[in-house]
Amino acid sequence: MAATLHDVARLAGVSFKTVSNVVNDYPHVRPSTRQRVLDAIAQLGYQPNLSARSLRSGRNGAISLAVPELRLPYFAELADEVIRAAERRGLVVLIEQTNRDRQREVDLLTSARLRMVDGLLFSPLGMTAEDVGLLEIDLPMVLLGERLFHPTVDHVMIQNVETARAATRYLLERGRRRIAVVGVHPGEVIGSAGLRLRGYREALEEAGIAVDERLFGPAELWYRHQGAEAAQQLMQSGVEFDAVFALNDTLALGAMHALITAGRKVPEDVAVVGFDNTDDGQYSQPALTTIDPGRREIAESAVAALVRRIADRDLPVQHVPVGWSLVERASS
Amino acid sequence: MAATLHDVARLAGVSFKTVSNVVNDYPHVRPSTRQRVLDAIAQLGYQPNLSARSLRSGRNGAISLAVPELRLPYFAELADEVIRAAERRGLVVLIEQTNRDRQREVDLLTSARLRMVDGLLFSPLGMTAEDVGLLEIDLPMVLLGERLFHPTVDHVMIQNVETARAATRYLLERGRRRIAVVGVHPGEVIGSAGLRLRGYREALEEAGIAVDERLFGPAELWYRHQGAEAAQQLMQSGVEFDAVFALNDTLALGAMHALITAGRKVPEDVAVVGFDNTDDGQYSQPALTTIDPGRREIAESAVAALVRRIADRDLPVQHVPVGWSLVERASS
DNA sequence: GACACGATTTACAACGTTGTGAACGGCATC
DNA sequence: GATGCCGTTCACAACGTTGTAAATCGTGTC
Repeated sequence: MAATLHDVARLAGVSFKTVSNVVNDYPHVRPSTRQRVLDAIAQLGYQPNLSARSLRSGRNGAISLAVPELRLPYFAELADEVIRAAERRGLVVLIEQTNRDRQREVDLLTSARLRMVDGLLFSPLGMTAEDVGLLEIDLPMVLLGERLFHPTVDHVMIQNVETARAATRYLLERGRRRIAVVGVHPGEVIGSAGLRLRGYREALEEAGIAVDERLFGPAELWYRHQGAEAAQQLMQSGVEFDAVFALNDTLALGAMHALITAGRKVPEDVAVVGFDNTDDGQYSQPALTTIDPGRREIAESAVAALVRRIADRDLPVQHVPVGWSLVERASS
Repeated sequence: MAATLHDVARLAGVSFKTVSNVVNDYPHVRPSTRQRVLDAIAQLGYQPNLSARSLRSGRNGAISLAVPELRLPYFAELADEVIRAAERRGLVVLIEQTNRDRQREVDLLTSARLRMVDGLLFSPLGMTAEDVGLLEIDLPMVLLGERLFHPTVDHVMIQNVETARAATRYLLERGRRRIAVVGVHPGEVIGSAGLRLRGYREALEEAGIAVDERLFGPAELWYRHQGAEAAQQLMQSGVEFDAVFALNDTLALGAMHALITAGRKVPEDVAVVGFDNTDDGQYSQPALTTIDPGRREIAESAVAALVRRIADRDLPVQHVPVGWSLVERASS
């Protein structure tokens, strides 16, 4: 069906290897020969067979991005940026969804599908500290987030603790004293939830305010729905609060919706701060104050780190920190 | 590095072809031999080389999904569903972003990267009627949306006209008479914008109401920001309106934000209806009435149609309609 | 015990590419 | 005119798999 090097060679009257040399910009090709080959390529619409090239070269020109779910705006925007960063380097991105499921994450790491790509960007959510050993796979990999630590695996680190501390401190500085937290995962310590909660605790301690666990709104999943539910339960519980720190924007928007529906004024009665700076917080009603974790930089750094790792497997471990900022809007 | 059929064969004491037969569940393998081979596979952690398999078989086990931008919630959720539908069929999804750019869409169709996949799901936005001929590519392809018609290309069709007519009729039935439209692309006829606007016109005509073009809020891009701007301009223009039909949810949320910020009550003063039923409309303040175009069904049908086309290139053209519904919420 | 006939296993040739090294050609040098 | 050199071209052998067809094995039949 499709033309091969041999077809082009026949048409141009050269050996197929010369065509290969032209395609790969091998220097020692006579200009006239090169032109004849290029003409033949154009005439036949030749395009190299990537499977054959991969087989021969061991490179695929593709990387995988494994995220919990694309429908969560944070990951959609992250994927968007990763695809752009990869494209700048001539790489194509294949997306895997793990649905926050530990088993799916574990299976992914040994999946035969990974043999289709040169490297993996992995944003784990479900794996636990005990699974850390499973991260020692043969494929170049860069972890995204602060979820799992492994001494020998590359990592682009979101500053979960530091940023959460800043968000909490910001609310304290504006006079809020009863700050509820939405999205808590009880007992969890090393995940985004655990780390952000730690930042919250640290800020309160700094300010000499005792942590009141009645202000914790647990939410296993971080969708709008769970945010709304958590806020409702906080209100029903009768505990007083003048601010909500939601552990991501999606939760924040759900919580804000529930608060306003229940007649609380945002930010007058309750200030709301989110985390992620996704697009949807910018035009919510009111617009959402949030932490910008530097998503574009995360994507760019992660792809860059992965490309380095693919090029040199013996590189020292890369732990890349990422800049962040607090985005102040109307909800606080 | 990685084990091959030959390595396994050596360990199991059989020819490499027998190993291949075991891997491919070829029936005539003695149970004892099979077991010996399976043990060797397990011991070496053998996984087939997918490039070699592709080269030999001509199949890649991957499809591409080309969308304008993943950061638009509609496409993120679509991609999510497509990945799930593909996974059910053992296919992996590679995502291309065209950024709504005509040139990028055109380039994509002849891109060498497409040789990495068995088929393409393509949601074109920038291509014009003149580019339609470019859709005749050698690769199995299914178009998503109602944007481009081509007599010989498979198509999963969103019912743009019909649904927009229903949305408008719904507003008319609730007594609204001055319905603004946000997201209009002036002069455009065959795109989502043009078709949805046509549905709007038809509903007004049915009701015997003249179309007032002062109620059109143009917006080339369909982000929240443009929705907000369009609403602001409508308000500044002084034209009266008691409803907004936004051509997608993202625009609707932006418009709603602008309306509320300007002191208009939604839905009392202005009813707002969107299009797409993305997750973010569900917990906006107020929650957004919208058209559900059947995204999950679109994804499922599209992948199914693509798989059929890959299996049989001589199949008659597939034009698959998709069911839809109107989701009533607090904004109207 | 030879023969036939499945069941099982194997050898070999692709698939289309790139890397290696050898062959070829022309030109300058002596 | 032979020698050497460099620029150019080519032959061949991988890469790891699957399809085809042939070889081998085992069992039942006469």
